[in-house]
Amino acid sequence: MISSIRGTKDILPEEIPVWHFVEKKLHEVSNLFGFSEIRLPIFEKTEVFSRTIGADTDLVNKEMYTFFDKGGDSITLRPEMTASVVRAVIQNNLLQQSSILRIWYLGPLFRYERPQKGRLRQFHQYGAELIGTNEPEADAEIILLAKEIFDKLGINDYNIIINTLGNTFSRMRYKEILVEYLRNHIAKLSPESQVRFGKNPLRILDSKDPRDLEIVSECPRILNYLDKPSLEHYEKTKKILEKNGITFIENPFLVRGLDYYSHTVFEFQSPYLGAQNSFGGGGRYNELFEQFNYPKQVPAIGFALGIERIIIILEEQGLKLDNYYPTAYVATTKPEYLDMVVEITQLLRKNNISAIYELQKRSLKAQLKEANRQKVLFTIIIGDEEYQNGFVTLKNMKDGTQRTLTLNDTLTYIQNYQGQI
RNA sequence: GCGGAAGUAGCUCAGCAGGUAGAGCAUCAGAUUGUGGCUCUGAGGGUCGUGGGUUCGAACCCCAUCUUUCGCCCCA
Repeated sequence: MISSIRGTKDILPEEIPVWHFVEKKLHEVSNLFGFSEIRLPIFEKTEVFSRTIGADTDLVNKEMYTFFDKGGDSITLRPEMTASVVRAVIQNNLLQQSSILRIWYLGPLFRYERPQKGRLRQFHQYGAELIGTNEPEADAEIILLAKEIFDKLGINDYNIIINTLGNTFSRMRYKEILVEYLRNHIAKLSPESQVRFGKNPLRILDSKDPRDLEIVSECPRILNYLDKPSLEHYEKTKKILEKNGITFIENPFLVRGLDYYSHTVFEFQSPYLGAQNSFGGGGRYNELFEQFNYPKQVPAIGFALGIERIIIILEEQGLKLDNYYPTAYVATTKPEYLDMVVEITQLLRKNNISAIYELQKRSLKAQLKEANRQKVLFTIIIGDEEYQNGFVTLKNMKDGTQRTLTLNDTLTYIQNYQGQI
């Protein structure tokens, strides 16, 4: 048997209703907030990601699906979308048409990681980007958008964790102070953090290792080293969030794994997900455009949600959705009447009544069983009498009642019935 | 990439201390020859993840490998 690739998943017909449910809410809320969809290629030149996400991040170092195409170019299956969005915005001159862009996307991403529940090698993210403004209102807007999505989906049990990384200047200064502090404790840090110390010391802050936790709990806090604009930005953002009824938890140790973040960063965490407790997150990326050699500074902020993780949460919460069922099943006592069955089925469909019919020449009993399994509202039966006299037997599958009707009356009857539901 | 657990019919699982597989649900068929959902009866369906090894003999023991899962890591 040929099986699927490790870490990939077939989304089967029975799972589609919940996907459609989620996608529908994402569309609705995106529209509500005035965001427009963008659809981008699934692969990009490798440098789109290697230059932006950060050379010392795990994502770039070990998790990218990178290969050379037949022309010898290095190609990477996108491991995230923000870099692609920025690339597309620049390439298509979108900022010439309007200085503020509200963009959302939904699609598959690829990361070579060890699969686990809620962690796949091909997975899906929804994301929204608000590009062209550094106002704290934009930071709040993005979080309000996320919250609206959770409300519409019925997800209530989660935490919003926020922090600020300040602007580049503040962050650099803080990093020096942090390194100085950690240097005195380096021997007591976990081996992983000792490596991080040389590469990306900020990431030691959100380590879960107990050895690190002890040292980190005593370390200098970034809030004390922010310059005035950075601090004001953060305070203003929080104030707007509070005014709009967002409850959040400040965590000075929240550092996200992509290097392009600055100022506000945030994460959405759920108790339903185990070790992969984050189902969404984002932050400001005011310097990302410059990494693409864009001549101007373009402040921007965005976030992304893991669709599979959202679906896990919804299922843990007990969400049950009905599948799509046809309205009518056309059955016959004799295979000879199949031509009429097909005609009637088509007539129903032309009149907007979804319908299927028997394709296996089974007994009427089997056909009714099948109709029952398909959860149709009505079964239309064509037997000798019906075939000869040009009417049909219409059986209501809920109460079992039957009536003999002409085809036209059948149509109006079903349509009226549907109208009442 | 590291450590732990698991992998038996479509699904959920049982299989006692090694002797070549079972249940429930599902599927299909029948219970007065044109009628479902309840009940009853019966049937089909598994090279016990894969490949080696130990043994007279392995689903059960050993090794490898693949996949899933839990934690680390990472992140959505």
